[in-house]
Amino acid sequence: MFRPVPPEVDLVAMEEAELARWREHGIFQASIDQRADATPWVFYEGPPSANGRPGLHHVWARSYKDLLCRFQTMRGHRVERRAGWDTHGLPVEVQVEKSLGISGKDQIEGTVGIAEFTRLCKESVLQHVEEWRSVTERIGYWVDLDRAYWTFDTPYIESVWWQLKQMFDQGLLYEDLKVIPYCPRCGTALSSHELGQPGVYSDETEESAYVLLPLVDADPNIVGTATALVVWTTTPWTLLSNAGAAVNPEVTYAVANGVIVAEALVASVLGEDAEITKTMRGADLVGLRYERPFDDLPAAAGTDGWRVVPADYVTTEDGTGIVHQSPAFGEIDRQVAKLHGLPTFNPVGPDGRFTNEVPWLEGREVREANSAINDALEAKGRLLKRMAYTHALPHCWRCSTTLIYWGKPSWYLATSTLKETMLNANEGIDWHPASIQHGRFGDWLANNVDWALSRDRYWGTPLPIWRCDANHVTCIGSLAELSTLAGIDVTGIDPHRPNIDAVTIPCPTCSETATRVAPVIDVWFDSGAMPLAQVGYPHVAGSENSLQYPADYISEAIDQTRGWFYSLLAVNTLLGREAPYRHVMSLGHIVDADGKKMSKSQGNVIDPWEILSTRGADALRWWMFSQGSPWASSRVSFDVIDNALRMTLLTWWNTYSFFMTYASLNGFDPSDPRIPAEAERPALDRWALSRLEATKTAVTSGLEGYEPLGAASAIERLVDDVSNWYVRRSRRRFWRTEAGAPVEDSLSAQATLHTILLELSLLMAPFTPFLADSTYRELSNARATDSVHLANWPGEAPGRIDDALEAQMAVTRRLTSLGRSSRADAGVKVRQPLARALVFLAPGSALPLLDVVAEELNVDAVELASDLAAVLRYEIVPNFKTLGPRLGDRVQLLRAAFATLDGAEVAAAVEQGASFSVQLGDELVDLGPNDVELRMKSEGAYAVTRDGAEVVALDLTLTDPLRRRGLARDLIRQIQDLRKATGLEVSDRIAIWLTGADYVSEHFELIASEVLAEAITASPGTGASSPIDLDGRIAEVWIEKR
RNA sequence: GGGGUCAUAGCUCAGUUGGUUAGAGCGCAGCACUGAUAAUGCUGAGGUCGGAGGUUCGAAUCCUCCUGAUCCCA
Repeated sequence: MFRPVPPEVDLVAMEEAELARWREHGIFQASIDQRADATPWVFYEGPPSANGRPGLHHVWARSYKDLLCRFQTMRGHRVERRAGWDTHGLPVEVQVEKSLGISGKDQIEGTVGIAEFTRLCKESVLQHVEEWRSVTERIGYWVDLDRAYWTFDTPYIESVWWQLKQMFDQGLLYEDLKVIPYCPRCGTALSSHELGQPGVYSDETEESAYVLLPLVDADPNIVGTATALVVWTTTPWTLLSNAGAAVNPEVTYAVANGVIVAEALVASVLGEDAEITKTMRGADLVGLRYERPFDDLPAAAGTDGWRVVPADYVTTEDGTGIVHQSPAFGEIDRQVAKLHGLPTFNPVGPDGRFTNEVPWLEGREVREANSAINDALEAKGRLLKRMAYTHALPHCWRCSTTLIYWGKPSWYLATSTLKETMLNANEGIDWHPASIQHGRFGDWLANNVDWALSRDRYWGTPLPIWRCDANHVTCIGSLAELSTLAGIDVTGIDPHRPNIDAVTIPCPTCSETATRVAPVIDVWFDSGAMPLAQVGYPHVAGSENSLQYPADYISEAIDQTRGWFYSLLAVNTLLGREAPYRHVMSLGHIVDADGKKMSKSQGNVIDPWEILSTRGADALRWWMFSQGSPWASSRVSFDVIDNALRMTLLTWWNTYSFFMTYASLNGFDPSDPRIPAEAERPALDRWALSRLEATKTAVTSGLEGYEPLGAASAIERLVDDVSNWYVRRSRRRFWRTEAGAPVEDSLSAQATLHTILLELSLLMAPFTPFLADSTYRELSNARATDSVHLANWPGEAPGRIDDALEAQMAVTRRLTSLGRSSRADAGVKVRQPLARALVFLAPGSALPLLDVVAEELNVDAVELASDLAAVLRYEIVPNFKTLGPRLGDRVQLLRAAFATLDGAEVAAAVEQGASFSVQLGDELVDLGPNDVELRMKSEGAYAVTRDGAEVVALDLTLTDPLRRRGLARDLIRQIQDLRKATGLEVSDRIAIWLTGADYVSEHFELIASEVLAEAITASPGTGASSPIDLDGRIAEVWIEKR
C-alpha cells in the first residue's frame, strides 16, 4: 500500500510533475466547482502592470495572495479568483517609444501616428503577459488566468465609463487647471519620473523682485502706519496673474518703514536700521485687501481676489514671510486659491509666451520678460528692490530648456468632498499591519486633495467627455449610449484612441458638433474600478449576479497605499458604495542581501526563475512565509532560501521518507483493526498527537487572523518536534525485528506518525502546495485525480489535547538537556552508563517521564530528589511581579535583605505554602509563597546543571560493571562502523571472532543482538582483523558475512 | 522639506498586555549519536536590544529628541 520514498528529493522535478497533474485533471477548477454552493470568500487580484518581466517582489505578493485563498478554500469557502492585467499607462508608452527609438508627442503623432502607437502599446503588453502567466503558474499561484480581466477590453472600458458617468452626474467630475512641470519648447509636461533623471536640476540666475502691494482700506488698528505688504518672487512673470497673498497665521509680522513683512525678516528685507513700529500675528492680517500689481487681466464679475489668506506652508526662511499667490503657476498656490476662493488667471499660452491678453508683453517668453516686468513695477513705484537670485531649476531632458510650472486644464474627481466618508470607511477595514490604518493610509486620506484624473497621453481609457464649441459637456456611459447620440452604430469599435476621437455627436444641449476631449484617464482609476469592471458591470449580461462586493481580502506591497489601496476606496466611495475590502495585508519590500532595493540599474535583481529552477517554488514560498513579518522588508539571498528549505522542508521530507520506508517494509495498513485507539496509545504517541493538535489550532488561528508568520512558526516547531524527538525516540518501534516485540506498539507508532504526516500535509497545503500534495496523495493512497487542495481543512480533535502530558514532556526534554550539559561539563560520554541521576523540579512542576530521562541520559535510575541540600544550595529570588505593586520603591532593598536569609529555612516554609518575614529598612514585611521563587545553586561533587529551579545532578561514581557496560557499547558502535565500512547491508547477518575483549564477555549476547551477529567467538578468526581501541586497550575483531 | 515604518548576537529574524536570566536558525567552537546517516543531535562562546533623555519600584517594550535605513509625498 505504501511505497518507499527516497530521502533525497528532486523538488523541481516533483513540482513540475504536480503542475502537470493539476493541469491535466483541472484540480484548480475542481477546488472551486466542488464548493459551488459554499459561502463565497471574496478575493480581488490587484492587476499587475504587465509592462515588464515579473520580479521576485511580484512573486512575494502573489504568494501571500495564494496562501490565504487556498486556506479559505480548504476551510470550505468558494474562493473565485480572477486574474487581472493592468494594461494601460505611461510606462507602456515609454517602453514603446524606446523600442521605436522615438520620444515625445510630436514624433508619436507626426511620425508614428496614434493608431499605430496604441496598437504597439497593446502588443507590448501582450508580450509581457506571457511571462507573467508562466511565473504565476510555476509558483503555484492559483488564479484564473483564462478568465482574466484586461483593462483594455471594451467591456472593461465601458464599465469604467459608466462609473465615471455616475460621478459626473453627481457633479464629482470637473475641469480645472493643473499645475505641472512643463517644457514650453517641446510643449509637453514632464512626469515626476522624468524630473528625477540625473542632471535635470541645475542652477539658474533670475531677476527676483521684492514687490509692494499697497493696502486698500486697511484698519489702522491692525496695520498701524503700514501702507503696503511686501512679497518676494523669483518669477516676476507670474505677477500679472497675482490673485492673493498668503501669510502664516502663526508667524509674527512687523510694520517697519511703512510696510509689512515677517518680523524675522525685517533686517534682511529692509536693512539693519529699519525700525519696527508695530507687530501682529499673521492671523490678524488675514482678510486685508490690497491693490493688484497689474490689472491687464480682466476680472470676472464677483471675483474676490487680492486679499490676504492663511497658509501653513509659509515660512520665514527666505523672502518676506508673505507669499504671492499665482494659482495657474504653482500647485500649492492653486490649492490655497481653491480653498479660499481666489481667482485664477493664465495669460501664458502652451508655447510659454504671453498671450494677447497682455498686449505689452504679447509673444514674449515668460522668463525673458522678467526684467521688463520689474521695470514696469519700478515705474509705478511698486518695486522695493530687485536682485539677481540663483537657484536650482529643472530642465527638459530632451532640449535643456528651463521648465516652467504651468497651469493646464485638467479633469478632477472631487474626492476631497468625500473625505469624511472615506475616513469612516477606513475605520471598518482590518489592516495588517494595523499601523497603516491610522498611519500612512489614514494620514493620506486626512490630507486628501481632489484626484487629478486626466492624462494628455494616448494609451489609456479615453475620458468619456464630449464637448461642443459652446462648452456644453456630455459624459457618455457606454458605446451603446454613444451610438444613440451619434446616430451611428459604434458598439463594435475599439474604444481606444484614435478611433474614439473620430466619433462626434450633436451636442444634446445646442445640437452643435461635440467632440471628445483629448485626455485619457489615470491608470489608477482603471484598477480602482476593477470590482465592477472585471465583470463588465452593468452592461454585460449577468454581471449583477457575478459581481462580488466587497472583497474579504486583498494584499499588495506597501507602495500601493497611495496606489491601488487608495484608488479602490476612492472610486467606490465616489460611487456611493461601502468600503471595497475588509482585510488588507500590506507587504514590505524584498531587498537584496545588503538591504538595498532591487533595481535593474543596480544589477542586484534576482530573477525568480533562478530560484524556481534550482530550489523550486515551495522552497521560495516557505522562505517567504517563515522568514519574518510579511510587512517588514526582507533580505533575500540563495543562502537564506536554502536554509529555510533545509530547516523545515527537508526535515519534513526525511520524516516522511522514514515513515514510507518502514510502512512499506512492514506492510502497514492504517485500517488495521489491531491499531490501538489514540487514547490507548503510549505516552509518546499521545504527546505527538497533542502537539499536532496544538499546531493545528495555531496554524488555523494564524491564517484566520492574517498572521502567516505565527502559523509558519508553529509548523516549524512541530516538524522539529516530530523529527528530532518523536521519531528519534520511536525508531526502534518501527523496526519490527525484535522477536516478541508487541505488535500493537509498533502499530501505534506507525499509525501515529501516519496521522501526523497526513494532517501535516493538509496544514502545509496553503504554504507549500506541491510538497503537500505529493505527500498527501502517497499517504492517503489517493488517485491522480485527487488532491490535498480538494480536501477540507482538518477538523478539530480536542480530545487529543493533553496539556498535562505536554508539560510533562517539556520537563522531560529540559531535564534531558540539563543532564547532557552535566555530562559535557564532567566529560563523561553518553555512551558510558551511570548509576543514577537526581532531579529536582520547580514547585508545582509537572512530573517528568523518568524512564525517558533515564534512557536519554543513559543512567540506570532517575530519582526525584526531595533533599538536594547536600549537593545544592538554595537561592531565593523575589517575584517582582507581585512585590513591585505592593512594595513600590522598597523592592530595591529586597536583594540585600534576601542575602541575609537562611535559604533552606525559607525554602522549607515556602514549599509548605507558609509565609515568612523579611526586614526591609526599618520595617518587617510578610512575604507569601507567591512572592518568591526558589532557585538552586550548584555545590558538591555531583555533576550539577540547573536552569532556574530545575536541576539535574549526575552521580559520577563509576563502578567496574558500569565501565564494562560502557566499553560494551563502545564495542558495539565500532563494530557497526566496521559493518558499514565493509559494505554490509543493515539486514545482513554476521559472525564475529574477537580477542582482547574478554573483560566484556558478560555482554556478548547484547553485542551479538545489536550488531546482528549469529555468534561471537572469543578467539582469533581467519583472514585480516581490525583493531578496536577500547579506552586504550586494543581488541582485534574478525567479521564474516553469513 | 513633510509624513510613515524600521533599527535586537558576526548574519537573517522572533520577542504576546512593561516584571529583573532577551530567544531561534545560520555561522563559529567542542562533543555525541550511528538501522532517516555526505543525515542528525547536544553543549558552548557571542547581545549595555542604534544613541541620548524621560515616565515607572521596574523599559527591548511607553514618551521625546537625535542618528541611520527605507517607503510615500513635496
